[in-house]
Amino acid sequence: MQHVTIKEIARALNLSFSTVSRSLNDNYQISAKTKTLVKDYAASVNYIPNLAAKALKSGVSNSIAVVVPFLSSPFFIDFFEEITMLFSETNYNVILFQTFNSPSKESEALDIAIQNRVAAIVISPVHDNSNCSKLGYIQKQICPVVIFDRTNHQLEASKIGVQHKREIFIAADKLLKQGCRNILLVCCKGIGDNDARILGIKKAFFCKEKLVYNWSVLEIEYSHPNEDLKKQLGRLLEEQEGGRQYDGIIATTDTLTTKVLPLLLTYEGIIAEGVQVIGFSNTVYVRILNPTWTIFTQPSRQMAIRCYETILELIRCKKLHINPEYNTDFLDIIPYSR
Amino acid sequence: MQHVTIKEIARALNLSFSTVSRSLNDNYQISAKTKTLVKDYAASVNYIPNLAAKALKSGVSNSIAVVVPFLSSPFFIDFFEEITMLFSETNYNVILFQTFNSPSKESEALDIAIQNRVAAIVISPVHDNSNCSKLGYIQKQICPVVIFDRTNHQLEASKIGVQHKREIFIAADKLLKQGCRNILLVCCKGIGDNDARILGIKKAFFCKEKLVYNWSVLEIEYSHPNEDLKKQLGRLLEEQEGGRQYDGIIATTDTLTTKVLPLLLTYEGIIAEGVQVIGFSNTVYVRILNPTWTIFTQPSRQMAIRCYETILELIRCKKLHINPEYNTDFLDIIPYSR
DNA sequence: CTGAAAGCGCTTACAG
DNA sequence: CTGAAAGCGCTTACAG
Repeated sequence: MQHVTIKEIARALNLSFSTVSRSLNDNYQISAKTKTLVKDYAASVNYIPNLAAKALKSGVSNSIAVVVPFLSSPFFIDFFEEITMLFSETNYNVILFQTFNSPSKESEALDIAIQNRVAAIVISPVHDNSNCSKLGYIQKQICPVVIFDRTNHQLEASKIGVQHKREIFIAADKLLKQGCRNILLVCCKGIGDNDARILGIKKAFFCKEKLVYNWSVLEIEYSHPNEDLKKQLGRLLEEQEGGRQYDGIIATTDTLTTKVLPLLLTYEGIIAEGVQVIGFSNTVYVRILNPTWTIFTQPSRQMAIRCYETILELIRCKKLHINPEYNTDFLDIIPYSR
Repeated sequence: MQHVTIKEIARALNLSFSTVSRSLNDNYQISAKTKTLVKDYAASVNYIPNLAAKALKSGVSNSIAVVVPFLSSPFFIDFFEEITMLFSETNYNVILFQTFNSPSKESEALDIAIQNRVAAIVISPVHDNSNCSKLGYIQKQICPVVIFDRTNHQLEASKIGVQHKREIFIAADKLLKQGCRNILLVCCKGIGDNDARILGIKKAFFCKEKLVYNWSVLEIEYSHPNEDLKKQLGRLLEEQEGGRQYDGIIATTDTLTTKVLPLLLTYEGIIAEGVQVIGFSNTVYVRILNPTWTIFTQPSRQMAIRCYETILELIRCKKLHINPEYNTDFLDIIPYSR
């Protein structure tokens, strides 16, 4: 049970703790000879530094909190995977929190993160002002905060995301150029950001003749998508005067693309034959299984990289007591990519 | 930046640190009056305990390490979600490590876990003796270890899993009773445990006449399932004398069920019309999208519950210096369930 | 029921 | 280049 400590190493090598500690931390003041002596000996006795002591002494742990709504989406999994790998190379470790879109869960997660004296927090918030004042307090008093994905959050902070208006404009525009006349935009209900998406499709239809071109929005409840879809079919039918069918569909999230779309496409009454589909998805297999679909991919890993870089920079600023600048970075979606 | 400490609370209330500390920890020696006084004041000044100090003092942190091969499978996500929720209620927090099936990544993860003085480790190991001696050392010298899912690991420890032989027997037997004659067992290559699965299907076919009944195994490489599937088609065709086609398929993992199966079913040359499918999957939507399939679900959440209980028990034993008993618990799969 | 004191394992100014 | 000493914030025997 007993762990080897710096004290014991010092005693064995007839050095002071200070020297041992400095050697292990590669302090520039120590001679190369002493360093290797200490390091070799430490390795030979299987010395394992006590991070709790380090954290207590320095006031910050080597942990980074990553707070996401849920993990059951490849977007967040990819993001988490990537950022974990990046931080592990810098000797940080990542503590993951899921909020399940509940502000109170989010608040708890932040509390625990603080208790653990995390070095920074990366968060995709529940909604656009969830825990805004707490996050502000943390950012000012405790540790850097970076907001990703849901950049519409009201906190003034460093943010990394994509422009939903722009991405939906691109998708809708592409469908129009491919000849679609009647496009259905499938969104997830209550997740926010839909306003921006709707602006995107509006823009694509700007100046298009109303009698010929048409678009609708379908907002699906994630908790029971199947039932919700059925419930809204009637409305969708009504909206299509003269039995017109949708000849273009845009599914805005991974869940909608992989799970709701296959079902939606079975409703032949409202879906035209040869319908053209653009789905946002980070699932590799979607393309293979549905070769006719166009897949737009969220740049989850690029977002992780930018978050990582931003956090390191903010931590550096904090150490040097420099006031950081808060920027919002928008990354491009990846069209047609794997 | 300054956090409120016990010392400051003590000074403000004119008490000793000891009393404050004990009050916050609900020590039985302290009067109810003092406790509420302290707790209320602590809350009012937004006191946040420093877990690093606690961990240093006690030698153990409040973290539990969960080590899994990868997260991109609903089985592990469900498990992780459940166990995180359970532990958060006991004021533990979970640090997640992904090994990506690499023994050296696994070894690193264990090292970091130890550095963080985790209270326990829950692991689904890379293969049946990956990091066996390190895990043994940890278990003996450092903290409790529980192995889940891949219970064929050689370490003598508490294990929680399912019996692959039995689950495949049940699946194959069901298909046979439904009239299937020619069953294909689709496994994932190199993940281990396939031996047990093959014993299961063998048992189901025991005493069945060879000229009438037939089974084959298809092992798919996860890294490029599509190509691998195509490569093996020739062999599958050959194995079916006289142009016989598979009328029953068992997909043994979630990835195979949700991602490989739809592709496999498109090869009409080898798949009989009206083929009966049993897929193992923790993805809720599979059933909705493929109503004719039978879905067997791994008891991921039950496994999380058992792991949680086992860990608490092992931690309790360790505190009391009792030698724990190591048992292996096998849970039943959930047939036909959501 | 409360307090004074030691110590967990480390880092880091300060001194030489 | 190395050492002696203080202290990070907490818990817990020991004493009363």
